[in-house]
Amino acid sequence: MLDRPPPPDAPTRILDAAERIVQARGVTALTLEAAAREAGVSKGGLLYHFASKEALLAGMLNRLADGIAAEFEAVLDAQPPHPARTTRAILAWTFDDPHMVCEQHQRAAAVFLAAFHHDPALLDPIRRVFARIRDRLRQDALPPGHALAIMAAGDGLFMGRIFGMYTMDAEELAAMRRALERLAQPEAGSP
Amino acid sequence: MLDRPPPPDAPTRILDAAERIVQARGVTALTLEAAAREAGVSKGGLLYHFASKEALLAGMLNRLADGIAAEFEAVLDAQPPHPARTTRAILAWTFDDPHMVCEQHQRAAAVFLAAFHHDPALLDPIRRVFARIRDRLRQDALPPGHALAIMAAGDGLFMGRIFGMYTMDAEELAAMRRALERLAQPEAGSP
DNA sequence: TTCGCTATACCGACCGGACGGTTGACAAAC
DNA sequence: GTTTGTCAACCGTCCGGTCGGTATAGCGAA
Repeated sequence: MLDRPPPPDAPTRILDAAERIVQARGVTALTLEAAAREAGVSKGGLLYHFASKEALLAGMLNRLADGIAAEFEAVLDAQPPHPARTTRAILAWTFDDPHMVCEQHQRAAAVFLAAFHHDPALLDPIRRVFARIRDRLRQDALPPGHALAIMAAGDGLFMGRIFGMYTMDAEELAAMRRALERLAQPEAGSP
Repeated sequence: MLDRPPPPDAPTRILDAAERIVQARGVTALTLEAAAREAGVSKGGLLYHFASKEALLAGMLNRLADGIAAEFEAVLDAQPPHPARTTRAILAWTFDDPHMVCEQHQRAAAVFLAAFHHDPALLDPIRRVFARIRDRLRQDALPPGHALAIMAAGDGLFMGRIFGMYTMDAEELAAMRRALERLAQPEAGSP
């Protein structure tokens, strides 16, 4: 029998609550009081664990960065060890279903924007995660620029989705993927 | 002799001031009082022209959307009437110098985020501009998905720049451009 | 066992300041 | 004399952060 997971500790509950608020009601709705109430603690209780709003946001961002890194690692591990493995992981990460629809990513985006709104420097943990991915991307044996172009397209798609800029049907999405996959062919660069 | 342009009217001055504030000191610094002071009017004076903060933001967004549309139109007109003209305009828009470094785009990004922060629906004018560009992109005689992939990559690059996620040198940028230009070849899709 | 002492975790009233918006007045233009 | 544009004072609200206090648990000494 599976005993259900133990109830999370207070800091975790608070971070969860803060994420939920940002996702559901926007950046402006994230106040210390609201987060405390949603987490089932008092404002004083929240401030005991996170000494300021900035500390709360930093906590959210650190957890988010860890989550992104772990998620990408999982996608990468699932890729066959072909050449351009990292690049293919980016493609899978961008286009494979769970990632594109997952409500968790809406939440991530909301947290990201909330942090940027408060202080752009809070994004540093995320920056490090993506810098690391980019470094590995550069080591894929592809013509220079191809992997980066694929990553940029993935980012653009993601951002367009966050901001509600894109409305593409599945067919267009699939066509985009095929186009980018051509760039992921190791021999694609030599005319 | 060129007589200098006449001093802008109050609404224009106010919009300019609001943009300057958002760009220089972030979204949080954009208060009615600050915008009024920066524009050289009183708070009451500002509220005479923009009845609420939301109205002010809507004014900023509308102007921004018009600016973006005009800018893209200019880039498009400068393209030779080759096939895939719109797609090539996107490439030029993304990679050609003035666009990439222009301080005006930092300002645009700041306004964009400020509006999204207050109410995502304010982005509708911008959405319409990009939807129109996307429609034209679809009419470029390219294999399906290629033009969209190029646009997504441009957006990703732009967003990465806004959020400080990318640090690419000129060489990598040029390589990316070459990679994307391969996708803009009309015959590129048929193996 | 029990008495003090301390550390941990949490509470909620309160303060100071900032912000969006209102109001009433006023002066120039028409 | 009405309209247009502008002003300064003011109000109510909300929010981040402080602070004094409480409950619980652990622990060494008497």
